[in-house]
Amino acid sequence: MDYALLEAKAQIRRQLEAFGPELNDLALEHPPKGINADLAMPVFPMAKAWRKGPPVIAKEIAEKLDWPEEGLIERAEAAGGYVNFHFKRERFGERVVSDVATHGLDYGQLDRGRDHTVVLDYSAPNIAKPMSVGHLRSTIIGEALARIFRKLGYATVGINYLGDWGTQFGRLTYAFIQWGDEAALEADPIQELLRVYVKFHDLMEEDESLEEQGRVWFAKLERGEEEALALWRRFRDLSIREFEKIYRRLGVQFDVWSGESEFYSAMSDRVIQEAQEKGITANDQGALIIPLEEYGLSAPILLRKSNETTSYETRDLAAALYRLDTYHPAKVLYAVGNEQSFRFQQIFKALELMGYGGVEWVHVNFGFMTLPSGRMSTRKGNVVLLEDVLDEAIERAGRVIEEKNPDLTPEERAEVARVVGIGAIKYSDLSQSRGKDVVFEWDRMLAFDGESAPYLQYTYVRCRSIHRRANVALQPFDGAALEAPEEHELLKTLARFPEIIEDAAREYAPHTIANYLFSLAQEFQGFYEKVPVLKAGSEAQVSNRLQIVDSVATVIRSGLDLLGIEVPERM
RNA sequence: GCCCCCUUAGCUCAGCGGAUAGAGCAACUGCCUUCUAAGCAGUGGGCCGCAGGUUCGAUUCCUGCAGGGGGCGCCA
Repeated sequence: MDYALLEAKAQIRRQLEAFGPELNDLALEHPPKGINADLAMPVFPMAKAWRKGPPVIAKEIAEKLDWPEEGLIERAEAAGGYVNFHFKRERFGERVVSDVATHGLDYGQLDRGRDHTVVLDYSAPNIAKPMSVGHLRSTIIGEALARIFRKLGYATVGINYLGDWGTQFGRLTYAFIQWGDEAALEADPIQELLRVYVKFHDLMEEDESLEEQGRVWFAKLERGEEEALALWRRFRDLSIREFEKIYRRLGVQFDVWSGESEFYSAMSDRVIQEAQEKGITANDQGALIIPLEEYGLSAPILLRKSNETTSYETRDLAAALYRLDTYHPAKVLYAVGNEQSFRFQQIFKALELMGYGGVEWVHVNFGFMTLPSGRMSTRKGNVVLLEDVLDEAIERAGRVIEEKNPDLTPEERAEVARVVGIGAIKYSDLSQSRGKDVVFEWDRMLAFDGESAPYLQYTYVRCRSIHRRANVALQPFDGAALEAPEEHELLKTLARFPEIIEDAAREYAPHTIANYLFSLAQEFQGFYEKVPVLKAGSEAQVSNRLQIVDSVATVIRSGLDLLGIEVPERM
């Protein structure tokens, strides 16, 4: 699979071989706007070895290079310390259009990951609690990364690792037995579970014995006592049913639903046993730990608490080993917030000490989401529910559609509102780099203008609209009929899509794709204003431009698909 | 005290070793009898937190400092 740009770069590299391997490390860059060139190579690093000034070196290289007639490169020239390359526009354009046309929505697919598996751990909500907007980031970033890695030929395993075990569920079980209401649990399970959990916490502030009750009931769970376990099982099942509704609306899918509860017994015993065999454990105040001070980590991993129950770290280690055994992954990614970075340092170090350092363990971290009023807390009630955000987005989108395009049928409108509303939410999160904290604001998350999903979707819709109105038979793409500079620029941008996907995967950064699509869309909108398609000067131009328009539509659609965002045909 | 993330235009953010630092929003000015104005064109707006260092070259890499956020064993 050699796409136009990869091929062009390979051709340049081949010519550079005339200078021996010395030039291999020089980068081939995309020159900034305003520079008249298609690719550029800075030669400054050669100055010392060659004992010449960069402009002289650039000139020597440019002059010695020789471009085969059948290649994609027209010529090279020196410009200061750069060698600038120019494509044979006709042939390059033909290649790009044919790349996109032959691969369709699979354009950009590469086989970088053949025979490799990536395990992705994302979303991971806690059962018995409503999902808030806070869960959006992990869910959406994880889903996007899974799609990106799949596009590069990796097998992926998306795991929803539920927070379904721990002392808190001892508390919840006890609380429900004390104050729970069956009918309410049936009607709105998460609401009812939250109610008794909040009550437990409120009372716990005055009554310290409750904390002990929580521990006692968790111990019952870990010992497998039926009364506790049956209740817990119901809580879990009911929660999953609620979560599934939201995932369906978000278009998020998992290959595996798992959870901490699967890893507290036999699997945990194995972790403890292996760690002991490796001689990396110690006893401390009745608990079994893995000391990590000598690796610069200020706290140890707690393998077994003094009351004999397991800790979440043990369960995480057990889950990690299970994933190795089951999927044999090259990488295991955890899409989890910054606030847990210390914990992942501990876990990855422990895995290394246990002899499992051969796998790439990656904490795909992201910033904290807060409300303008401060931290979210489900228990304290200052929280924005994910469900409400989805509803609001769709409703707002519906209002805009009614205003902008009243011709749509009610059914169309509802569907477009869904696609646009959900898209806007996802894009607002996926378009910025992961690391930064975000403050949730309705108007920002649900923006429909400027850099937003609706802008990209609208660009797609415009492409499709032209396509629908064209009732001419396409002729083979005719490079000789390329005329407007915008055409060439657009073709170059389209040609970058495959490498953008690789960048996104390498950095675990979906926003790379979002930003690329936005700049492609912007370029297209400029083209749309300036360059007539259906009313172009010649039949060859109409045909060419239609094919460029179709290519833009394909790349936008397939790029948005990588982000888990759908496109409407009209809006 | 130690560790992690962040600091670029009024606001929200791209750019993360290369050629004059870019968008979106907000403000102002234009553009719908040509392919959907959720659009386009234009104007104004920047000690790229501060100080050192590495480099031919630093917004980008390293060190220190300041500010914001998060975390630091029986919660996850």
